[in-house]
Amino acid sequence: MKDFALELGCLGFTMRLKRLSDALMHDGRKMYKELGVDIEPNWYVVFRLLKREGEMSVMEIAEKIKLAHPSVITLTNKMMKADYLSSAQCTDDNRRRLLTLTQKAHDQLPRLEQIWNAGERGVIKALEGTDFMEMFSLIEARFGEKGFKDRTIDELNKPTL
Amino acid sequence: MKDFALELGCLGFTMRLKRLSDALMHDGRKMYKELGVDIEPNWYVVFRLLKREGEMSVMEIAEKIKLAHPSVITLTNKMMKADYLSSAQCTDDNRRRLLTLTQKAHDQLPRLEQIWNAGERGVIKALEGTDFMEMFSLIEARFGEKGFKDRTIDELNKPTL
DNA sequence: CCCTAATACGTAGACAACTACATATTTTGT
DNA sequence: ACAAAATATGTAGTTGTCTACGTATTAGGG
Repeated sequence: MKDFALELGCLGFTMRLKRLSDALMHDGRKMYKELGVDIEPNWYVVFRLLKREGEMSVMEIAEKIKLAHPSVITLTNKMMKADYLSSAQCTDDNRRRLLTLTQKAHDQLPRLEQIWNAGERGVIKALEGTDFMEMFSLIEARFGEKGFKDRTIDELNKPTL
Repeated sequence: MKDFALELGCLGFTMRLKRLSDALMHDGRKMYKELGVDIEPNWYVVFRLLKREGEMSVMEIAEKIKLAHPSVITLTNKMMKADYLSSAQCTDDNRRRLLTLTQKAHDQLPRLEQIWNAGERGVIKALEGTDFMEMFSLIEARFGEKGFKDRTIDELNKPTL
């Protein structure tokens, strides 16, 4: 069955992006299950960030990984429940909550790093021979400057020549 | 604030894909609202498909646009509720349900096509000077052949030289 | 010094995709 | 012709993201 999104030209773009990112995430989840590691896709971002930074507040993490803060709360609550993160109220500013990796997290990091490095190599091979990442950065930047909505509305308002 | 996903190399790939596709979808929803059109992102795929094909069953649509069938059911139920789709049991095969565009859908199509064409031009401009779509097709195909999970596990099992 | 504005976090609700399971109908292989 | 397999649809429950709103705390300006 031929993929209709391909026939839609650039308008199929959004749908295809979503399909690929969903597929990768589902496959990532399956991978961790198959490897017997009880972590979820995307946790690695927080692992790596906190490994480097030591401790960070919810908002700091949200800004750094560019997710809305409720998403970070959901994510980190799960990691806390799985005993990979611990949280402590900041003494200087009682609004903030500082998150750090637990001992369990540090213990598992070598194994996790091994998996992530393999994942990295796998993705590199999948992208081999292309400058996809550079190009993707460019596209991200362009949509960052002016979003899909504004681009479309601008086109709609152009006088038909 | 610098984007940490950028520092993650190819492993940030999944997260960045999801972020961009989510952003596009949210912006698309906002766009339709701003234009006063009561449709949702992704409906256009079904509109265009049924405009061409006339009538299709749930599974046919699912295969054609490569979504799981429950997703198609959810999507088309909403379109039916908004009176853009009508459904009729297939007389030859009582399991199947055939979906067609309603009169309302046909009436609104000219306006919608206008918007989608503007969207298409907007995306084309965002991708200008790149061969992003071609490259994206290649990456889709590669992950279609062998997914993230298998790629990673293969890398893990390679003997360290 | 206090009131207002800004900031940090949290909760609630919406949404789109998925898998897994259930049900109904048709097809197929003796 | 009937039982078993395949197919079409539907339902339930999970996930990860978002916006919008609420609450608590801190910072700043007269």
